[in-house]
Amino acid sequence: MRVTLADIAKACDTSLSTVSRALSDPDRVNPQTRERIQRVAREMGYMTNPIARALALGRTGVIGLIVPDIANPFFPPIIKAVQARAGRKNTAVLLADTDEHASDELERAAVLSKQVDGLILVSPRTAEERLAEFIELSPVVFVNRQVEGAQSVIIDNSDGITQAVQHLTALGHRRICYLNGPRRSWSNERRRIALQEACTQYGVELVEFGPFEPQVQAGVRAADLVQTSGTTAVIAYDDLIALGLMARLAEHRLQVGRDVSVIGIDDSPMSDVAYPTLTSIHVPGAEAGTVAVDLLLEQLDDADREQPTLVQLETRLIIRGSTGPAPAAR
Amino acid sequence: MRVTLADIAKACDTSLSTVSRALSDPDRVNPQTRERIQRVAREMGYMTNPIARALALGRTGVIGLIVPDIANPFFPPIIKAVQARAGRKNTAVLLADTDEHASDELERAAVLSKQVDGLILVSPRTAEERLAEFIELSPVVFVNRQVEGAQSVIIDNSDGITQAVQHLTALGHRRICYLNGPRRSWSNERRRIALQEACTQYGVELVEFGPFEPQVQAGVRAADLVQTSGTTAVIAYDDLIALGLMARLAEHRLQVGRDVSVIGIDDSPMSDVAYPTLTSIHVPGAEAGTVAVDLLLEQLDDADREQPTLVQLETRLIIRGSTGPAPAAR
DNA sequence: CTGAAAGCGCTTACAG
DNA sequence: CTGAAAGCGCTTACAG
Repeated sequence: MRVTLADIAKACDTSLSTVSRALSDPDRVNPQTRERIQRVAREMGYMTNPIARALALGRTGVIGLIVPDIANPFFPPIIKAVQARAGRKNTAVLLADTDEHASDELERAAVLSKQVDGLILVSPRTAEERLAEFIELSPVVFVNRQVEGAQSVIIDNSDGITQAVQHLTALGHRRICYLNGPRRSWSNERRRIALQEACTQYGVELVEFGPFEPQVQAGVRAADLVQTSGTTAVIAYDDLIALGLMARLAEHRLQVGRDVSVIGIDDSPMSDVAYPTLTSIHVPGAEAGTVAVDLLLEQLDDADREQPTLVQLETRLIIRGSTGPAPAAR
Repeated sequence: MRVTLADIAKACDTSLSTVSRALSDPDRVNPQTRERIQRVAREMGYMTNPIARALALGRTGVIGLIVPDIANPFFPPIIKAVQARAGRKNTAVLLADTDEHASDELERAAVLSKQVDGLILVSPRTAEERLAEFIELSPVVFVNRQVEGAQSVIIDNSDGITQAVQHLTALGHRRICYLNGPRRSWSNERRRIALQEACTQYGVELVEFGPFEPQVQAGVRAADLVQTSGTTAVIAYDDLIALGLMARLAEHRLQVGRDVSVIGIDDSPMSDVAYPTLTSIHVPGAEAGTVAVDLLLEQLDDADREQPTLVQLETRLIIRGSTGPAPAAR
């Protein structure tokens, strides 16, 4: 049977209260008895029951993490960072994958909220007007989406995107194409706007296609549009779409990096393995995860200071083999 | 404030016990009061407190899932399947990523075991002789590793590997190379043995290199060994190693699928996107996850019937562009 | 069918 | 510094 505080109290011939204190608030108990209790507890293999603790304390030591799709390489670094940071602070992570179903997010959050102290929502797909409902549910930090009146950690794509346009311009591209991400995606909207601004600034013509789901297959589908678009370079909503596109272009015997230039976003591990390697905008996912945990835990510790913080992280272009000089004529 | 059973009892002018039953064991309460209680509960927005429920019941409705590395594409399908299956049975999933640190597994399991009803351990790296300790800790199902006296869901690579050797033989390869996975990896051992048997059977010479970590970079490192080995085809421990290998060979201007054939294992999404596309052995990760949940939940429901089941899933070769006829001379 | 009561294992004012 | 007691929100024998 599992060892409880009562067992230890009996073994030490003292009260349950003292045992509890010796273990969780050691300063408030006489050094000698404290030592003895701690030793006995260790010997008996005692481990505190987090459920009972949570009920008494009203705090579980668990945070919930909701992501749209763990199979999308954008998310694992975030998830790992969240786990690592939370772990260091003795809190566990309950992970939920919504499979890109926007409508599931609120429901999952509602269920989770009962068993966690707070939530981290990464790239939520939920419509703008319902986002406030998460805030009612539980303390929450949004990652990769800016939410009015809430803590948000967002990734500012404008630097990376500006660098990308600059890079393409330097290579002689004058007409480029953007493959939109999911309809109503907040980050797609941000990326589009940053791109439009950069293109205006650099006098580059912009053509858009999409929306596309953040999946390789979507990129494959996009390839034909790209080929007939009269553009010489493509920026995709993310690396998956870019990789799918590249695969399809290769099938059509187009040489990426020479006939067409392709830029992805996320700088996922596959960027290095694709052939040619994929020029991509690096997005600091791990940092975002770490910051989100800190923000959430702070928020839990002092409910008063609820000033909604906005943390912005920056992006930068990583140049690889998929971009090259614009073909002279097209 | 959160609504509790007591609140509802007051509102319905009945006892807490009745409210509890109306909600969790409806048959045992008078239809009329039952309806009324359920309606009021809904109106008040009641949601049962899983923590309190867990303490009373001694069961949390949460299972723990421990994986070595969520960024490795082998795991997401398993994780998703586990979540989906568990979700359908009203149980949440607490995920832990050990970052490939074998020594962390037991500790994480010990901590988790206090807040979950059972554990699923995927591809545990823990040494054979300590595996039994998990069983002491909590009900457990092992995935991708066979453990004496425990429930295991394993993936039998021999079909896929035999098919791979058969395929290579048909293409004229007579001398092939295997890139070993991590040292002391159970599945690497199984793959090696299956491969050795198949090679013997088909009269193919086998050269081995490694161990390698299941990462792209390891494959890059392996490339030079492969090039000087005098083999015409390579089977890698997993797709990541295969992809790294291919990338490096491409840099060296070797054409994969013509100069060298490469086969991966896992059939990860990247297999389709690599150039050339990667011939790979499909491993039923999702099925394994689903079965593992079923096994665990059954085990929780009747503690008696603890006959350790072994479920074996099969693999098959998916032929793509990275394999082709052996070069005539080498 | 319903209610009062004990219990799950902990924490923490409140007295002493 | 220590102990008895109440309380966290639920479930479930046990009576009635």
